[in-house]
Amino acid sequence: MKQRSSIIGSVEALPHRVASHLSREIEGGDIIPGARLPTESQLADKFGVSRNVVREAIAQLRADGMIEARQGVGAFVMAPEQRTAIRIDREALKDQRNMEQLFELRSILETESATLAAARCTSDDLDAIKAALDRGEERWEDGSIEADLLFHRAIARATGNGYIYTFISFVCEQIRQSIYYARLTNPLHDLVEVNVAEHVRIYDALAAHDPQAAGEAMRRHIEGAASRVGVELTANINRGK
Amino acid sequence: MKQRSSIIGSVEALPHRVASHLSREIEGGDIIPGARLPTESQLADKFGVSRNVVREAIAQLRADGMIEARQGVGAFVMAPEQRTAIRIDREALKDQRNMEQLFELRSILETESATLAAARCTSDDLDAIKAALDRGEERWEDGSIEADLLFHRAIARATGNGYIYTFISFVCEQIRQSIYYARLTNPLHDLVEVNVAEHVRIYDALAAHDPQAAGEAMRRHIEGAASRVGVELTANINRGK
DNA sequence: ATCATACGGTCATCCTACAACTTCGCAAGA
DNA sequence: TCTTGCGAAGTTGTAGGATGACCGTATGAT
Repeated sequence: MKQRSSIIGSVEALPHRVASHLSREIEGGDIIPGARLPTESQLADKFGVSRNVVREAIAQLRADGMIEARQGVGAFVMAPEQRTAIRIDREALKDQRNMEQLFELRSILETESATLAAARCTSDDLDAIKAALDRGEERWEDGSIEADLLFHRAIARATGNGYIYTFISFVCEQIRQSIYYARLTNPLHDLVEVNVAEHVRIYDALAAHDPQAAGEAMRRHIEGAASRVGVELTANINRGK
Repeated sequence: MKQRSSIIGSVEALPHRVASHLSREIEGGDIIPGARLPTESQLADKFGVSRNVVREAIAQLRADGMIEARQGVGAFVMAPEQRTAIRIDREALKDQRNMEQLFELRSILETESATLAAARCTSDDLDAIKAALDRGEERWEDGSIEADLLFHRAIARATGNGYIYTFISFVCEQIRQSIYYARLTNPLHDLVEVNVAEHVRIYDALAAHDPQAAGEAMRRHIEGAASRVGVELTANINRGK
C-alpha cells in the first residue's frame, strides 16, 4: 500500500491529530454551534486519511458532547455549555494567566475540602492522611511530588464526597503535569521542607476537627505552593476576612 | 449482509455501549490499573461487533486517559488519578446520595463564584447578569430553567476566571439534565417565584459589591434550589458560622 | 393542494488487507 | 556460555470498499 505522505511528520496518532484540529476549529469559533461539519468522506480527503480515522476522531469529540452526529443527516457542533466532559488544554497552561486561574480554582476546592474533611473525617481517614504526610518527609528527589498529591487526595477523600475527590484529583494532576514538564530542575530541598511544614499545620487542624483552622491552613498552603512555582494568587478573597 | 444479532436491543450506538461496558468494568475494579485489556479482536468477538466498533469505543476511553494503547503490545488501563477528562455518569445521579454530593460541590463552587464576582464584576458583567435575571421573570413554563442557568453562568463569567465558568457550567448542566428527565411535571409557579426572589437578593449583593453578602445569598439559594428538587444538603459547613 | 413514494446523501457497521511495531525464541557465531 | 542477530507471531494502526439504516427532499399520483 502506498504510504500517504501525511502533512506533518509527528509522532502523534492520526485520529488524535484530526480530533485536535477539529477541536481547535470549534473552540476558535471557526465553526459556530449548530453548524454542520463536512461529511466524513470530505474530512477524510481534507486530512489525507481514511474515513476510519475520521470516525475515531469524531467518536472522541462526540463523547465530549462537542459534536452530535445524526445518522443520515450529518454531524453538528454543539453549544459549549452542554459538554458532557471537562477537558483542560495543557498548552493553554503555558500561559501564566491561565495557570493563575487554575490555581485559584484549586484554592477554592481545596480550602473547602479541608473544611469539610475536618468536620467529617474518621480515624481511618486521619491515618491515611498521616501516612501520606509521613511519606513526604522521607523524600527522594521527586517522590515528594507524588507524596504531595497523595496527601491532598487523602484529604479530599475524607470529605466523603466522591465528586470533590474527582475534581480535586483532576485539577491537581493538570497542575502537576504542567509544572513537571516546565522545569526539569528538581525542587529545592528547603522549599520541600516548607511544604511539609504547611502540611503538618493542616493535619493538626484536621486531627483537632477544627474546620475553620483547616480551611485557613489549606488556603495559605495553596497560596504558598503557587508562589513557589512562580504564580501569585492576586486578590484572593476567599472568606473575605 | 447478515445482521449480527446483538446481545441487547437498545437505541444506543454500538461504540457507546461497548465503551460504557468497558468503562464500568474498569471503574468497578474488574480490571486493575496496569493490566492489559483483551485484544481488539477478542473484544469484538465478545461483544458481537466488528473490530471497528471496538476501536471507536477504545478511542473514547483513550481520550479520557482511562486506557493507553501501545502499538504492537496492547491496551492497558491507567490509574484513575491521571485521567485527562472529567465525566459524570448520568445513571449514578439517579441515586439520591450522589445527587446530594453533586449539589454540595455546586454549592462550594457557586458560593465562591458569587464572592469573587461581587469583588470583580464590571458594569458590563452586571448588565449581563441583570438581563438573565429579567428573562427569568417573564417566564414560560420551562424557559425558566434556561434563564436560571443563564443567570448562574453570567455570574461565573463575572469572576473573570474561565475555569470557574467551565466547571460551574458543567456541574449545573449535569444537574439540570438529571432533574429534567426525572420529573416531567413542570415546576410549580410559586416555587419559580421563590427562585427569582433569591436571584434578586444575589444580584443586589453583587451590585453593591459586597462579597460576603453575595456568597451568603448564593449559598442559601443553592440550598433552596436543592430542597426544591427534594435534595437536602446535610451539615453544609461552608464558612462555618 | 395533499399525500405517498422514490431517490440521493449521510452516518453506522462490517469486512478484509496490509503496515508498523513489539516481544520472544531460536540459532549462529564469538 | 554468552552475545548477537534475525525471524515468527501477535497486536495495534490505517486504508479502502461494501452494505444497511436513516433522513430530507423532490417527484408523481390522487
